[in-house]
Amino acid sequence: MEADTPRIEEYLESIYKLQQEQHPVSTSRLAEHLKLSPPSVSEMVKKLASKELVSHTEKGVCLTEEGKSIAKKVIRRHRLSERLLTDILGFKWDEVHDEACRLEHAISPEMEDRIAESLGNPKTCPHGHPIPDKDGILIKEKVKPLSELKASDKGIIVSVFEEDPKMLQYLASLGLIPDVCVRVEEVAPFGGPLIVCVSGSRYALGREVASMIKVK
Amino acid sequence: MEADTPRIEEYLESIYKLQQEQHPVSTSRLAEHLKLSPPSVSEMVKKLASKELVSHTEKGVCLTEEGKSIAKKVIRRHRLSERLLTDILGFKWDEVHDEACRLEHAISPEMEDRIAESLGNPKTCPHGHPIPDKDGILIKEKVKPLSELKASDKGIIVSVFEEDPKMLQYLASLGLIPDVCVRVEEVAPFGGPLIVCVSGSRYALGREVASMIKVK
DNA sequence: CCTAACAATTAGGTATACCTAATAAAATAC
DNA sequence: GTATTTTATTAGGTATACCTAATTGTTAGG
Ligand SMILES: [Mn+2]
Ligand SMILES: [Mn+2]
Ligand SMILES: [Mn+2]
Ligand SMILES: [Mn+2]
Repeated sequence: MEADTPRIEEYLESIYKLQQEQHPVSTSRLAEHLKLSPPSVSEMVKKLASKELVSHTEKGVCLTEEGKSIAKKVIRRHRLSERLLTDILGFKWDEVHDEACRLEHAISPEMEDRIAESLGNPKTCPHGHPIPDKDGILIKEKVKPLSELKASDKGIIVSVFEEDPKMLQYLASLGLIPDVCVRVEEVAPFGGPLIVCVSGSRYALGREVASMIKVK
Repeated sequence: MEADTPRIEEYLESIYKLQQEQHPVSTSRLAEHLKLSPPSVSEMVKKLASKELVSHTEKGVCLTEEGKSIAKKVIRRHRLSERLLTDILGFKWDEVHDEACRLEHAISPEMEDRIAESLGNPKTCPHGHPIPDKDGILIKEKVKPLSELKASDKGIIVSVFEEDPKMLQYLASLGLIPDVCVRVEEVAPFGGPLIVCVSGSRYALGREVASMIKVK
């Protein structure tokens, strides 16, 4: 149980996130997400495996219990940092990702506690993702992508699975943020756009975009 | 003008602080302060000199204008972080140094601005040291060590030049914090202790301790 | 003036985390 | 079922920032 470096934390965090879309995570996907070359990732994954933080099979990389536990701690710090940035320092939701990605490796368990306390133990980050508690327990709401709704279905936005600032800015400009109610007016066929109604306005959304928005 | 690493920032910050007590800073003092071996520091100083961030003479190391400017930026981020920790997150002044020492390398110029703004552009850190402004201008009050006061002299504590948590806790327990008025009752001869009066109570302070407390 | 102590550097080496180029293995296409 | 593309790994190398041991230089005593 040697000390984890910021880089190890970053890899585990990425693996955790990616395994939500692809279970054993592939080296190439991980490399792409971390913006590193595949050989670099290959090598680091070997190291993570030797530390028993991941298991490495032909299919890809999976977190071990210990790896998952560290990943959740990092994610807790990331999401609490995001909340600090938006709720206390007045950042917009599209400005916080990179900042939080650095802060998450710099804040101590004490600071983590203080942030949580000062914010009244928030349950989610500004993008609607759950903040794991101290014991790594995290409440995942049952959600589906907005893109799966049919015409005249309604849903409440839970979270937005996206970190690109431009996209987040765009979504915010349409009012597509957590806790907002959306109604699907029309679904164009052949993978075409959705026409959605949000707080009185009507917008056309591409399928790709709609699939990032999770509703309940 | 290549990117500065956190380590370079840390060296420049240390050199800046140390040159307040010893003008050209010696390698050994710097090594001691950074808790590194002298050869490591020797080598890094060479690199700093090659980047023209310091000038390296026989007498020791001095910051160049550029080195000083970077150092002040780091110190601004350090002190703003300390204020964030105490004023917003409820830390005590003895708990903030190490935390701020990590945060200072993780916060962006935007976050720096937001912290300053959210706190109403504070002029000093919790220990009373001035926070340089965006342009590196910093208001140094004219102070002298408490240890130089004579019997019956009075002073207002401006700052405490100390980062050891134990010592800071001790000083806070006596009420020896910035903006407090202290009166020297007695100065024991032969480098002996000072008897000081703070908000109605009387304490004996060693010379060493008293010299860390700066008054006006 | 010489020498012990201290300060600084050189020499040689390690760990971490990246890279490109080349190769091997697997999946997909035709 | 072979050819092409994609994926993963090996091989070899770099930069950063640290270390210990040995050496050199400087200062201050005696
Ligand atoms: Mn991250
Ligand atoms: Mn988030
Ligand atoms: Mn620092
Ligand atoms: Mn301070």
